[in-house]
Amino acid sequence: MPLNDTDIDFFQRVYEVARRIPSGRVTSYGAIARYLGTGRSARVVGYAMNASSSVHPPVPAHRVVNRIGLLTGKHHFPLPDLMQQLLESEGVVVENDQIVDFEKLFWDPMKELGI
DNA sequence: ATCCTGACTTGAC
DNA sequence: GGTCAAGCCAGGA
Repeated sequence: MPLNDTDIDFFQRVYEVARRIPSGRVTSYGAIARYLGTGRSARVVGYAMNASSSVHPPVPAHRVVNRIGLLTGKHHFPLPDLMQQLLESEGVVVENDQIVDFEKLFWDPMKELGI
């Protein structure tokens, strides 16, 4: 079901989408931004993730990477390697901060949740 | 209000 | 194929 509510702010909508990412799958900041209709706010999605550690319920921020599957946000986790560990615990293979078979594991909100 | 920063993306070159 | 610069927008100083 689409998230068309305008009574919740942008950050909350980002978190809602991020929580729908299935275990073992990943998506990108830009994909979330486009799904929310603000295709040019990719950076803000990352900014929202930065604040996601203090929101409730929790957000699986480790399943969100940049468009080429690079773990650019790993240094913002409590431990630098936590992001990779979480992904690998879900079956995602990571090599040199790069997700292997990123295109296969990519979860597109537009496709999966509908436009 | 203005300037700066940044877990990004895209379009030139 | 790569690398670089510009655009983007929410928050903080």
